Order: sequence, then structure tokens, then C-alpha cells
Amino acid sequence: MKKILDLIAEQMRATFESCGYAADYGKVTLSNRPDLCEYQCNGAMAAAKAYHKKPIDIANDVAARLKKQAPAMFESVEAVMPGFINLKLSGEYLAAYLDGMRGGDKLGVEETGGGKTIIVDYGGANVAKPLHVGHLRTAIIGECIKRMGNFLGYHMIGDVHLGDWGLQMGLIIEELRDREPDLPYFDETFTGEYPQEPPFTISELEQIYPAASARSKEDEDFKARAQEATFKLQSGYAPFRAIWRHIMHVSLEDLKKNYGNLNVTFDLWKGESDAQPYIPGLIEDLQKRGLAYESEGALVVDIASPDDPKELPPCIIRKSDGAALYATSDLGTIIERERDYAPEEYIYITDKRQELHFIQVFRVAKKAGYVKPETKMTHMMCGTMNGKDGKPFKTRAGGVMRLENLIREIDEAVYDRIMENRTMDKEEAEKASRIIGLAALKYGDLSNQVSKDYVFDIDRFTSFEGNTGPYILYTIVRIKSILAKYEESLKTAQPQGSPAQAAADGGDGLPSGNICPAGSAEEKSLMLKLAAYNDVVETAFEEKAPHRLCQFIYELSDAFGSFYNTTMILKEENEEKKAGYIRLIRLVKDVLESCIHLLGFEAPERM
RNA sequence: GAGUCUGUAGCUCAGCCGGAUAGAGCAACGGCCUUCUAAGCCGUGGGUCGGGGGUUCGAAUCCCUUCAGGCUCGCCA
Repeated sequence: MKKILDLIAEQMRATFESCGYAADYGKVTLSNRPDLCEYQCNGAMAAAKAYHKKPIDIANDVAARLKKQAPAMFESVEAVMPGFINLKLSGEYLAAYLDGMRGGDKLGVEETGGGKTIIVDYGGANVAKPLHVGHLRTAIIGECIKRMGNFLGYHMIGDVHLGDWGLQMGLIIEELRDREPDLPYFDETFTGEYPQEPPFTISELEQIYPAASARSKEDEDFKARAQEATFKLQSGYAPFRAIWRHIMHVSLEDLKKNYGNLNVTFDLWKGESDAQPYIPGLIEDLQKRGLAYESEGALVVDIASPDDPKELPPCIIRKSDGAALYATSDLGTIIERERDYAPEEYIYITDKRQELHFIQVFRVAKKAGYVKPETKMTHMMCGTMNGKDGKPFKTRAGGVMRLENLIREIDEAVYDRIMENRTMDKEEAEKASRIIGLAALKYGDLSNQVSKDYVFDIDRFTSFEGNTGPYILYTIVRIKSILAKYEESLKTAQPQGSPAQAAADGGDGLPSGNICPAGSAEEKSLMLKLAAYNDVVETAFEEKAPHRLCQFIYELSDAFGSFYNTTMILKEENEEKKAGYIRLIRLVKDVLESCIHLLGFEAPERM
């Protein structure tokens, strides 16, 4: 469906034109004075200068003609000093628009994506290291971007892009050697098959890595061994490759479980190791074409542009010791992605501290022609999640908070909250607390601007009052409850097989018919808010701004709350009117559920 | 030092490609449950939009300057 603002603006543009002004002045926006109007056009003030007329004269002229040209669309059209044109939509027009949304398969949202392929690189988890809060933002923002894109008809490919090729592998191998020297991987004379069973569990692995990491900081000798082991692994030394596969296997299983708990999934589980085969060719190519040159012992590519306010450092693609690094592996990944998917856009979602790295990688990729000039390369820079003290979030002990501990803390707080307010059996309360906890966590994060740091306050997030995920869920649950009661009443009033039952639309038990024009200010506010849905989803995706979606569902829930409070839906005596309310609130529920699905969480049946 | 981002109510944040009286939530205070889930609704108080200058009919929004803070600045990822 066309966006309602576009429909109004089309009409407004035509009217400006027929009054002898350029159509461009007919821009329409949501009103910033809801007490005065619903939509507004400020074009008359802008046009005043160009046509040497008083703004109010132009506004009067346009308003008078608009009323004649589109009588069915507006309830009122007013020109107001100094030159605003204030609009109120007709109740019938609005109700019909909402019926159109109900009839569409995506609630009126158009598939503007046209199947374009976009790769979203988020996650960035490291193999053998547990997920921590630093991975939280990129994961849930990326998941949301991916879901919005898919909903809008893009072909989104999410890649976790694991850190699976660094020094941590050598550290683990050498630590394992010291702990279990008898394993066949360390027997250079061993010629048999390596065991299928991994020599460690996930919890052992998670214990091995930090121990090895700490040791390498004190023990130079150990560190050198780890570096040597890393080098051997990367050179293809069979026993270490075998250990590496075990590490990957054990760790991936755990990562999938943890991402799964966050409702985050990936289409690709690629990692830095997958980029390695492309690196020798990449370096050779850059050298042969004169793009890469030796500088201070390293191999670098210039990326500076005269437009830069400050000359940017070159991108290092090979260290002076001959090893490849982060940028090299990202470029290798780009080559593979071009070969396999040739996406029209890349979206990388990482911490904002990686800004320079991506500027460098993007410029090298473009300069060398590895991606087409028209391919969009976007780096979404996330702000950090801070604690109440404004500093990066830490555990009480001062360490890095593991993601699963954070999730558990929230779920427990939610569980307590449920038990103190509701009568619910233990099993249902536990299930509900996981669903609500995830909503609290994700909404709390996504409702902030992506690029800004934000304060994560468990007490606030689990207090469930006001602008929170649970409030949104609560709205959905209340609507579900009303709908269930209404359906129940229909069943008792209309026996099975009756004509009224047969006329039910979509087999959902509700009578066919339309949403009625609003009967109250609260109802109309709710309807106007609903009508903005397609616009909001499109804007949120274009601006890569999930917080816009959050703001929308908060306002929609708020509008529903006011309507709910002033209108006794099930007590309505006029059956047609009551059915109209039901259709309306069902649409509210559908839109809210659609939105939270895009945000990456769900609503429980009761709470 | 250079670059860059941020600064809006006591706290946490929207608004920022110029528009009318700067909005929410939390906290504070006051109302509303024999009626669809009160995790709700309604209301009150609370602001030099960091400071200063400029552009404009009009600035939280654009430009300059200044203060404060964060982050980044070739061989980590």
C-alpha cells in the first residue's frame, strides 16, 4: 500500500500545482501540534519567497482548493497564520485505509527491496571464548536489521563472521599440550587416525583459554610456543588442524545455543579461517598492480583521499613478520562474498572503535575493484553498553559479564516480578519470564540510537514500567485476552454452522465487515498511529534505526492504552460497532506482533 | 596534538536534512479498580536545549567559536 503521507502529499502537490505553484511545495508531514491538526503542510511559507506573496494568502488559496478537490479525504483543511496548512483526515478515509492494511498480507507494507542481496556481518564472536555483553548489541541490532530487510523484500544474508584464526588457537593448543601431553596430537610419531571425540568439553575449553591467555602475559616462553603453534596451524600442520576442528565443533555448538537463546540466527557461519585461501592471491594481486608497497617493513595500501580532513594512515595488509592481519582477512572475505553472492550492499555491524578499520577496508576494496563502485558498503557503528556509572558494563567483581549470566539475571528478576504480581504456576512463570526477559533486554537496547553509548541498568530494565519491552508485551497480552473473550461470546451466541458463522472472515471466527470511523478522539489517535506503520518500517530500515520501530510501538501501545481506558469494548451494545472495535484492536495486535518480530522477540499468551 | 562523536528536566533518553507552546519514561505529588489483565489510565510540578556569536521571517536543529566528556590515530581484533 502507498504510505498515507504520500497519498496526502500527492493530493497536496496537485493542489499547489493547480493553484499555480510548484508541486514541490506540497510536502506533508505528521503534525507537530496534535491539538491543532493531524497532518500539516508548511509549503506555503517556503513558496512565499519565490512568488513574492504573503504566506497566508498562498495557504488560504491552496486550502480552499484542496477542500474542493478532495472532499472525501479530509475532515478539515485550514490555513493558519503565518501560513501553515492544517489537515484532519476524514474518519471514513482513515477507516478504509486501515481495512486495506488488514486485507494485505504484510499489513500494508510494500516490498521495496526487490530481492536485492545484502550481506549483514554481525556477531563477531570468537571461537573458544564465551559470548560477553560486548557481543550483545551487534547481535541484536544485526538480527533486527536482517529481519526488517527480509520483511521489505531484500535478500538478507546474515554472517556471524567468527574470530577463529588468531593466536587464541595457538594458546589453546599449547595449554592443552601441557595439561594432556599424552594426547596423540602431540606425538609426532603418531600415524593413526585422530579421535572423533574432542579432547575437551565446552566448559573445559572455556577454562583452558583464559588460563592460557593469562599465562602468555607472564610467560614469554609459553607465548612464543603459542605463536609457533598458531603459525603451524595456519600452515596446515595436520595434528593442530585436527585440534582446531575439535575446538570449532565444540565451540560452535555452544555459540549456536547462546545465540539461539537471544533469538539470533545466522545464515552463514563463516569465519576468518574461510578467508585464508584468498589471501596469497590478494596480496600478490595488490602488489602486481602497484597498489601495495613496502613501508616501514610492512606491506600497505594507501587509502588517503584529498578530501579527508586529516590524512588517514594506510591500510596494512601484511605485517613486517609476514603475517596477515584483520584487514587482510576482511578483504579476503569480501573476495569470497563477491564470488558467492555478489551482494548489492554490505552492512558491517561492530563497535564504533573499529571505524578506521572499515574505512580502510572499504577503500581498499573499492580502489582495487574487488567490489563494484556502486556497491554500498555501510559500517554501522555501535555505541558501547555502559553500567550505571557511565563506564563500560562490568560484573560486580569488575570482570567482563558473560552474556548468559546477564540473561539469567534478567530472567530471574522478571520471574520474581511475575510471582509478586500474578498468580501463575511455576512452570508457566518460568517460561514467561524467559520471553519477557528477552523482550526487556532487546527493547532496552534497541530503543536507543545505535551509534550512541547507553546505560544498561538492570533495575530499570526489569521494572517494567513505562517505555519498556514488557509494557509492549503487556499491551499485546491484554488485546489477546479481549479477542479471546469476544470469540468465546460469539461461539455461545452463534451455534456452529449458522449463517453468521459461515460469514466469518478468514476462518478466524470474527464476522466479516469493516473498521468503523472513529467515534472518539482516543480511537482516532489510535487509528492514525496504526496508519503510519508502513512508513515507519521503511524509514527504520533506510536509516538503519531500530529505535524508530521501538518508538512507534511505544506510541501505538500508548494510544491503545488510552483507547482501552475510555472504551468498554466488550460492553458495547451496538454489535456492529463492537465488531468494528474488535477488527481495530486485532489490527493493533497484528501490527505490534509484526513489529516485535522484526525487533527479534515475542509475546507470551499471558503475563 | 590531530580527527571524530556526544552534551536537551533530578536520572535515562527522543526530537536534529530549519517551522507553531522542546517531548516521553523513571523519580516526586494528586486522582481512577463491584466493569475487557492497575505491569494500566488521567492529571500536577519540573528546561538559560553546555556557553557565546552568526545565518534566517523563524534555530535544540545550519555555520563559526569556546568549554566539558568519550573514542580513534600502521604492524591487536
